[in-house]
Amino acid sequence: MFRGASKITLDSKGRLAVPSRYRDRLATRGDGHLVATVDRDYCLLIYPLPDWEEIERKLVRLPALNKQARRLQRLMVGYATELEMDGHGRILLPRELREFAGLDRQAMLIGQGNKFELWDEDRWNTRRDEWLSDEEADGAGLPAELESLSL
Amino acid sequence: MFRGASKITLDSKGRLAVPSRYRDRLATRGDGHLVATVDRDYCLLIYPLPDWEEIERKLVRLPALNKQARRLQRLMVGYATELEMDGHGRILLPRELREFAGLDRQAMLIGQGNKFELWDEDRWNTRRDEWLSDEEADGAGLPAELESLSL
DNA sequence: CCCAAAGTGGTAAAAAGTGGGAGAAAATGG
DNA sequence: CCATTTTCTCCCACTTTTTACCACTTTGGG
Repeated sequence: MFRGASKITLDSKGRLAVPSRYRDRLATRGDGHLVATVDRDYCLLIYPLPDWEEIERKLVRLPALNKQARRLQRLMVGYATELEMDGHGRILLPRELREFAGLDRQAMLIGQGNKFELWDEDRWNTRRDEWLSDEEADGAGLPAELESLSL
Repeated sequence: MFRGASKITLDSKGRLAVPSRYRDRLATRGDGHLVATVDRDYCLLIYPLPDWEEIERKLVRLPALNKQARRLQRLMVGYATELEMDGHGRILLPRELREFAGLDRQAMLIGQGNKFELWDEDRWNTRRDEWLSDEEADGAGLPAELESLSL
């Protein structure tokens, strides 16, 4: 399980240093090979290669005539790029992906179980505060699983 | 059960000395391994590792297409960071979590059963007084569980 | 009043993060 | 097709942060 939020800076070449606490895991699972692709919230998703491959298999098996399915395939498979950590545990993010997610220098890397999300820092903070203020306003309309969730 | 409120000071490195009355329990339950994450009231939640893992399991099982559920996952798993007590019973809070909760020096550690809450002291005092003055105004409109609660 | 335990702050070594440069490969234009 | 320029990749060097350890101060109990 990947967890935790890290503030990250991309250098002028678009390289990102993976926090060291994740490196061992990534070196084991997929030999340091990662795949980055896009998310509908305009952030990037980063998977260890084996986990991505499984997701990709599911994606291409989706019904080809369904419009939603085709969009998902186009975007996720279309942007998926294989990346490899260099000797210092860094990965080079292609320009296309950086531009998609609005990444320039300050970013947030968010552990999300089997994957990471990578956000432009300002966008992350803005969205996060929206989510937090929203949840209060809502209250009602939650699925049963959430109503009964005890933290 | 963790109970009680403690005024705590964070040192310049962001370290927090866990009050000694909790240490034995924490050393037993999870071998001194803790997990801190965020709460929607802009404080931190601190769990013994085993208790957090149970919550995490519940979180990842929530319906992936529900917007509320995804937000909860993003925030709670996304910020969850494993921490370990040092030889003096201190834990180092990552910068990202301190910034989220507005923690600099004076903080309040609040026992809450299976977990702790950690608040910036000023924010805690403000919110506490809001709750106290609010609850008087309310009175009516309580769910059944609260109506029948005898203290 | 003294001792022990807890709290607090600091230091130095190690690790991680960051930036840049030289050579190789690729792209561009004549 | 060749020459020139640009981009990419790998590697090295420097800076900052982290971490483990130590020392002093304060508090509370006997």
